[in-house]
Amino acid sequence: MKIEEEIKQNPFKDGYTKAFVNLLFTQSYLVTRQSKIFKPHDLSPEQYNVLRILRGQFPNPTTVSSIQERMLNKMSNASRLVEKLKQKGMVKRSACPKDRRQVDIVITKKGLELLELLDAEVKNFNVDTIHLDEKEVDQLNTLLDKLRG
Amino acid sequence: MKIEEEIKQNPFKDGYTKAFVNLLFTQSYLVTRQSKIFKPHDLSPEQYNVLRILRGQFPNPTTVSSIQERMLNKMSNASRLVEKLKQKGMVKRSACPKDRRQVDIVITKKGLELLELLDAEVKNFNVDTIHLDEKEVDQLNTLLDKLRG
DNA sequence: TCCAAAAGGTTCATTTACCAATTATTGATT
DNA sequence: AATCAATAATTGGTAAATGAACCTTTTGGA
Repeated sequence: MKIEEEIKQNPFKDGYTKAFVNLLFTQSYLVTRQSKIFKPHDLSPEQYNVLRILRGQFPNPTTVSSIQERMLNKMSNASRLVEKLKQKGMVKRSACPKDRRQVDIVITKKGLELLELLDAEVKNFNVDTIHLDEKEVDQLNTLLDKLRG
Repeated sequence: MKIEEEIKQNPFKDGYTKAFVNLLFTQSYLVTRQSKIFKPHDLSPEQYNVLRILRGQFPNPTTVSSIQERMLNKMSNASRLVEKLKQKGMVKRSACPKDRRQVDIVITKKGLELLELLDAEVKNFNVDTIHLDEKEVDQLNTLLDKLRG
């Protein structure tokens, strides 16, 4: 459905403003739906994101600031998200021997198993929810990459 | 820049997952930057959004659930955002005579003036920040509308 | 007419986002 | 070697997101 109908608004003055709102709306649309996958596992979308980042580096450790770089948001949160995940036994935290300011984070077996369990579900969700064919998805990715300059 | 480089990740397994992450990343990219416009006016991006919705209906009142429908998120927040805006004198709230469960919200002169002040800034921001030409922006809008089915 | 269910809002509790300030460590400069 | 700026991470405070519980009013049957 067109974004104007979706949010019951008058036509946008210009395509740029419309694209902005459209992006916000679509992002919320997707996250809201996807988070239902994680709910039964007591995982927030952001915690899931952190776990994926850690798996990407596994078995090497990742520092908090390195997680932050790969995340979408702010530093202070990476710290707290890691803490939450540690409480759930999904990650291990240890002082970095090279630089004692840093903290090495590694995903645990439990974390890896949970991710694996979610992989198929998430993949299916994405394909089912994103009503675009392969070619259109590529177009979208190209446009988004270009958008950010 | 390509999203994989941006978040320093290995190539995505499929375009759908990539599009998902790309959308999240781009949304955060835009909101973070745009919110700097509102900061000096003590306005959050969501409060700005509510004000715009109210202006769209002005001079008619809008109910909380009607705001909610046009927003991206949840009901309980629309209620609180309206409260914040009322404290700042940007909106007026009154019992709806037709249905006393409902609450009529109207944007005030002060709110309208603030929006007007921001209009030019926001428009310029959008055009400057979204590095796409008119045609590409239209393409993006079409893809996003289709994505949501 | 009366009562149960539904609808509109608000409030609570928990989690997260964000900014600023703080602690600890490292590196560089003199 | 002593000092000082920069870096890594945590913490505190405030705003916001979210789901659930709750109150009030309305609606729609029996």
